[in-house]
Amino acid sequence: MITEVFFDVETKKLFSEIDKFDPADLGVSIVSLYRRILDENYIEKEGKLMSFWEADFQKLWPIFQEANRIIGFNSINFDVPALEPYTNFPIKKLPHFDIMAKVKDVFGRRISLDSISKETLGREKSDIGVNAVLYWQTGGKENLKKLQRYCDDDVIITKELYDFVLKNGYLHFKDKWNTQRRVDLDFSYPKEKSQKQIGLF
DNA sequence: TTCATCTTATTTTGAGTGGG
DNA sequence: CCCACTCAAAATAAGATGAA
Repeated sequence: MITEVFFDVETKKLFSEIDKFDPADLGVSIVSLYRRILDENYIEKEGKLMSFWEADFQKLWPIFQEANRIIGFNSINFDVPALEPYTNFPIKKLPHFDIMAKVKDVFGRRISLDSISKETLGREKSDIGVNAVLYWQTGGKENLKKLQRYCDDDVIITKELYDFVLKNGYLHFKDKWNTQRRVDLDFSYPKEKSQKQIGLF
């Protein structure tokens, strides 16, 4: 039985509003996640999309801690450090899986979620990140609803992207010369370590 | 050896880019 | 906007060569 969590964090501030570059100083307004259970053949048996405002953040920790894989986009250098001040355990030590980092490893550059989503899934992000901050700072029921919808949407895109790569072994995006590029990736879990080769002779 | 010039390295700027 | 990182272009340096 395998548990996976896809998540996305929206912040309360922009980098321009804090002193030094540290996502931990941005504050987190909302966290959306999709948690799913896979069977031993990695088939999804059940999954659920959830959102958490700050008051409910403590409900996040067990979900994260039980996950076999925590998937995000630029999560290792953004979402995780942003969330870190709210935790009382080493969240960085959990099994994070950062799709942007994987693409960067192969292609050598950081590629936006929007670009990958457009070319791979044929689907654009529903909004842009800075608006998430604007919605939070403006406040009001409507804006908070938009904020949540945006965050949820990013989680879904992340999940669909991950599943696409799992199934097809590649993804597309447009580079800065606007030509379509393809990157081959393997998102499967590492095979059980073989002990056979150890200790011969 | 030294100067002038051409070729090849090295490095250092500069510009672009992702996340919210 | 901020930081870290990458690539390209420009600026420097380092050889290499030929001739006086």
